[in-house]
Amino acid sequence: MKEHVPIGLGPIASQPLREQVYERLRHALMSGQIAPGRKLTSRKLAAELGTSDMPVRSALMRLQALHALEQLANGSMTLPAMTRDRFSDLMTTRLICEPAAARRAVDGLDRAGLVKLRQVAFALTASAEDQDIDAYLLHNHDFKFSIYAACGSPSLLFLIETLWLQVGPFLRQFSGQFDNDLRGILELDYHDEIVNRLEERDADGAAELLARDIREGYAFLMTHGQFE
Amino acid sequence: MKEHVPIGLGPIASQPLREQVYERLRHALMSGQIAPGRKLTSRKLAAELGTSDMPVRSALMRLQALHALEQLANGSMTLPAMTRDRFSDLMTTRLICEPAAARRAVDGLDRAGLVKLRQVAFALTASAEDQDIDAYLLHNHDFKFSIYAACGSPSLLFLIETLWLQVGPFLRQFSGQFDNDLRGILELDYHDEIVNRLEERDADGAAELLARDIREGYAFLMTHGQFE
DNA sequence: CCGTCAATTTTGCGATCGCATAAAACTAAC
DNA sequence: GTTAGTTTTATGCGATCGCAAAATTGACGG
Repeated sequence: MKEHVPIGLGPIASQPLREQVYERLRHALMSGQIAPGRKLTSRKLAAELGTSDMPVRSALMRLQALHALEQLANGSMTLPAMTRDRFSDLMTTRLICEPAAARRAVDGLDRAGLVKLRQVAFALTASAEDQDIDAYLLHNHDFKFSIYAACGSPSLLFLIETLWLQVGPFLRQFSGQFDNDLRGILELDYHDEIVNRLEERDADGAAELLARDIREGYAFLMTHGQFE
Repeated sequence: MKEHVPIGLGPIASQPLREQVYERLRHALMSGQIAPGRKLTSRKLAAELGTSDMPVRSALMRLQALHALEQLANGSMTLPAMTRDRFSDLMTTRLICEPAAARRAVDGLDRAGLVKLRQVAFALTASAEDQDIDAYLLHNHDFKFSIYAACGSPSLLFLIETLWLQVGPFLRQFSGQFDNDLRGILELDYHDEIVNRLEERDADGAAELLARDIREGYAFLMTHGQFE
């Protein structure tokens, strides 16, 4: 039995449980399935997921380390409410990091990356026209991170991810409040223009347009969104 | 026994164990007590700290979530080696975040804050003259974060903290390699000048000087530091 | 002295237990 | 019906157990 001819199958992923739980929770957060202020108790979640509470504790603590969750005085985890101040602060920090990433992405995007960006930008506009908020948010995330991933800086990418982890959970509920009116968003759709700048390797132009995209989205939510 | 007249004592802190372990580990990391590539096993650490391995696991996972530690294929945690590429990347990201924080700190620093900054800057110079690396690193951290804490942006401050958590563990060993020669550092001591700019509320000047401080420290370590 | 294979120990990971406290539900008195 | 007090349940937290996989050690042969 010494000789074993490999068939060529890759190993089955089989991530540790706490990793799966983390991904599930992260997805639930980012897609707005968790109401702000809701208490997340490890035992309840564990029962829901069919595991013991240990992997859940791990996942919750990890999200807390990234400031996506907050710990109450008694140790329970909760999704902290989004105040105007906090939202404003996060947006300001986004304006520091994300345009900088876009600026550096002009050197990291190849032809294929630009093609994919165009496709996502198209899907993005289509989602807005279809009033499909979920698809819009998904494509928006995909669009931006396709750029950021090309900036060649793992550390900067990580920082941006933590910022999105804090803002993401609220976008969905914000959107749900102004009656699915995504038409206003179409007027400030810079995505195609951003791809143009990236293609021309106009770093400053791309960064400036991305900053405008963030700023106007921010202003839009500050006026139309309902905070608590 | 209905009436209980409070004596006015605050509650005893008594943080949860995993918090204490986290702080101990974080301090050990930031003060360079952990060699890069060293495997950190929860059971060994637990035995060292006199706890079970559960709080240690929590602390390790938390540090990993912040990219201060890395997980090997088998799940063990390790302090990842610092390569030139990674160091360069982290410094570039620092140059994005920290000058921006300094720029915003001019509005957040009051008279007392400036006085404290002057004192720390003085202690910083003195540490360099005394060739006291540990004191130098400590005061350097204190100096910078006194500024950043005044920037009024919790999210930006958090991002900078995660960056330092990744760079910090290596500064000590870098410093130990060029035979305690801190005199070279004295020639690029902008700290007093930075306080001047902050006092004059010259945001751009403060940001530029801080950027120079980071850049030159970076260049210094890239030439004199020994990477692996 | 070095490489190989087996035996042993270590280690990550998840489950379960126990304790103390916090939250909730219930009861009783007015 | 409301509130104060009591009981019950839920929950965070740490310890311990068990298992499987990995790492280490040790013996043995070249």
